[in-house]
Amino acid sequence: MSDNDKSLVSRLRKLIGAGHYHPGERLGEEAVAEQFGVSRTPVRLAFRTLEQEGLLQRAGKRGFMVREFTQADVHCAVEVRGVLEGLAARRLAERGMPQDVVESLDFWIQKGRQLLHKGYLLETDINQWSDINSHFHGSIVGAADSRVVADAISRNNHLPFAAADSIIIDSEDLGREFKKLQLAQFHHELIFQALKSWEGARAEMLMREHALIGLRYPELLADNL
Amino acid sequence: MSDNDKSLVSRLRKLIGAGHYHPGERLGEEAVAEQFGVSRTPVRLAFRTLEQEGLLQRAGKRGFMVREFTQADVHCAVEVRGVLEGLAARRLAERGMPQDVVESLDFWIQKGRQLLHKGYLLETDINQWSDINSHFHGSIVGAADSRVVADAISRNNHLPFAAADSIIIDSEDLGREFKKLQLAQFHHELIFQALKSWEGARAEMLMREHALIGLRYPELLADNL
DNA sequence: ATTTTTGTTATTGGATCCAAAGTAAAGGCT
DNA sequence: AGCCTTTACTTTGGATCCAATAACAAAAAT
Repeated sequence: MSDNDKSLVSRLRKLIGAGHYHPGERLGEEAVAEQFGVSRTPVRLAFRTLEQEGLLQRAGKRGFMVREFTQADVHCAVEVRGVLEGLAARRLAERGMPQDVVESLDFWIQKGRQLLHKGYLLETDINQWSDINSHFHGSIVGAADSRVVADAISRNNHLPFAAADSIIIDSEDLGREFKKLQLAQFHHELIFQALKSWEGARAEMLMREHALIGLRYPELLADNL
Repeated sequence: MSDNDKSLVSRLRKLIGAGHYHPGERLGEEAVAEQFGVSRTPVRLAFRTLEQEGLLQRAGKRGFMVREFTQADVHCAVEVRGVLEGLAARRLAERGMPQDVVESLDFWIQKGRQLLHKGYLLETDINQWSDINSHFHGSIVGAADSRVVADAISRNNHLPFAAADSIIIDSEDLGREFKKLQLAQFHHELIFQALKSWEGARAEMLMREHALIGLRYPELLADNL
């Protein structure tokens, strides 16, 4: 139960994301198979999946290597998420929100308010926020009613640091993190408002801006807010 | 050489896209293996890839089934391409086009002009346009200088009818098709103009609108242009 | 007659084996 | 000594085999 019940792909995903393998490092099937105590077959299958997800890339004719991710790549992945979730939000606004979606979004916004109400942040709050956040985003994407869009987003989320709930947590400066989450919460409420009012373009733009919160805001938040 | 040199994935992709397998139909590894005259191993590998591409989906615990594509799915795939290529165009405009990209785009625009100059369309022109079109789009995406964005686009292009060069060709009405390509050519020139002038937002919007050309325009073009 | 249980079959997942292709290394030739 | 060739080894791709499991069918019991 310790680790073997998780699928090979997700285990490898985690290791690659955590930088356990050096970028550019060549991954041999045999080596990985031995490392995980399985045969080559499941490893070969997993490699194909990871390749499609963009975490591995072919190293000539000689198997796969770990894909290297620059800061620019992370930035792009976040921006891709922005335009895709923006598309989802616009679709939802234009077609109107079903009542249950309204209630669901409202619920997670209330949750967010409660979490931030006390005016500061504890380390234990991080996971809760992550949960709230991914439910909020998930509700919107799910309600956009398009598997194609949802799939595109979820594929993009496999890239390290691209997922909406992978907010960089700087435990050293919980004060700044609090400001960041406060702003994110505010974004959520604005987006909710736009969605309710059928304001497709506004919802889309807010969503796109919201995605950047983990990237460009740190410096600004330090002093301005 | 006839068919065996192409990879299994692309052959299956083509068959699925062509509707050779019924949507929802369960694909057995054994059956496909026999059909292509190979063993189960390469089929299993291919299925994982096709699953990531969104052409297959898991059928419970029992292998894979052919993903069903509704008209709405096609629409969404085109719209996803729109926002992604729009992002690419904006990036390119904001960072400025290198000289060789300017020349390349200019070249393919000239090619397009030449093709449409004679004022009507022949069946043999379709492939040429497809070539010109994919070079134009490819140049922009390539010049956007982001593997993450490029990968997201190319993954989306694996979906049937989502790729930029998969314009629906209605050989019955080459007159209307001519109008469509004429408009597409005009779009290309506008986009080029916007890119040259560093107009990021405009380039993005034009690109998004351009993507829809295969979807919503047929009816309008019949009478208005 | 319907439902549950049990046995059979079909199908996937994992391991191993063999062949093909590529890489590295060693040796020979100029 | 340097370069080319040949050889040995590493590594992937494909085929086959075995085990685990899920679907299917048949039979028995309520």
